[in-house]
Amino acid sequence: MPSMSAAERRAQAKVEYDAFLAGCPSRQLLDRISDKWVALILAALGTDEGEVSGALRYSELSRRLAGVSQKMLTQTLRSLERDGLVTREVTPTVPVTVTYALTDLGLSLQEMMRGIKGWAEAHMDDVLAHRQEHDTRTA
Amino acid sequence: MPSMSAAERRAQAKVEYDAFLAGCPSRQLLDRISDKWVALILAALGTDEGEVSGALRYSELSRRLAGVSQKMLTQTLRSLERDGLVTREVTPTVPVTVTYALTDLGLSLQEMMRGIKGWAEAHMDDVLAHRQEHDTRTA
DNA sequence: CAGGATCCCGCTAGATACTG
DNA sequence: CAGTATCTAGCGGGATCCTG
Repeated sequence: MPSMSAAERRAQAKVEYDAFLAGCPSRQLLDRISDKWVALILAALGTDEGEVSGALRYSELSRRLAGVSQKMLTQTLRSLERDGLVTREVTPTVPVTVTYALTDLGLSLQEMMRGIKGWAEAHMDDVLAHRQEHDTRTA
Repeated sequence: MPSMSAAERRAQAKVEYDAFLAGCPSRQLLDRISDKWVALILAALGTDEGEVSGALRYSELSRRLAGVSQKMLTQTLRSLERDGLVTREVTPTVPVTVTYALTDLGLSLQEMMRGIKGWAEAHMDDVLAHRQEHDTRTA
């Protein structure tokens, strides 16, 4: 369908999309992926040490993302699937088996999401220290 | 593949925090920074091409982040300041001048946030295409 | 100019119950 | 197992008005 190369599309996209603009579609996309569950799901999927495929079953995902409700997990997964970031594969065993995996697109975002998650964990102490200092100073 | 990535080394160094756990402080921190306004504010602050200091005034920020309400902008800035990601400097001119700038901590996060924002803009077309294909297939 | 304070609506997350 | 359906409470977030 597109008679344009990927590079050309990217070049066009650079001028067409700007998340600083309220009406821009990329603003909505940014809003979608700026979600803790998105970050955690993407971080959980994909290959960890030792694993070959990063595919996970629904129950396994809900176990890893401690505290997520079924609703939010399903909802987030559906939206990620719709946006082409994850694939949903149903194996008609009984009971049914559903596995989720990252697409190439999802994989490209996963790296950043793991970076964010890693940042939060790595700088937690700094942030905690800043908060205490800030709170006592303004107390 | 390198024997150990930077993320893996960080994870090893800080085993105490794990955002996958519901009660972990880093989960709350992840939730905080997983916010579209945080992403946009951090992306807006910091040096652009040509600029020396990335400091911005309140009004300039609200102009760049089209569609943000005063409440959310102030609220987000306060929380970022409390967490030590931005500094708030009041110059007692009349009328008063308030400028916001990134701390070193904020700067380290900014790079990732710009990455996320850039990703959203760069892959908008892919996502849009996936959505259409998905919607027509499930129609 | 850079907010603080207040009111209030919407929607979304969470809990619960049910199903193929 | 992997969801769907429904209901509700809570709060995120916008609109508005006010101030140093």
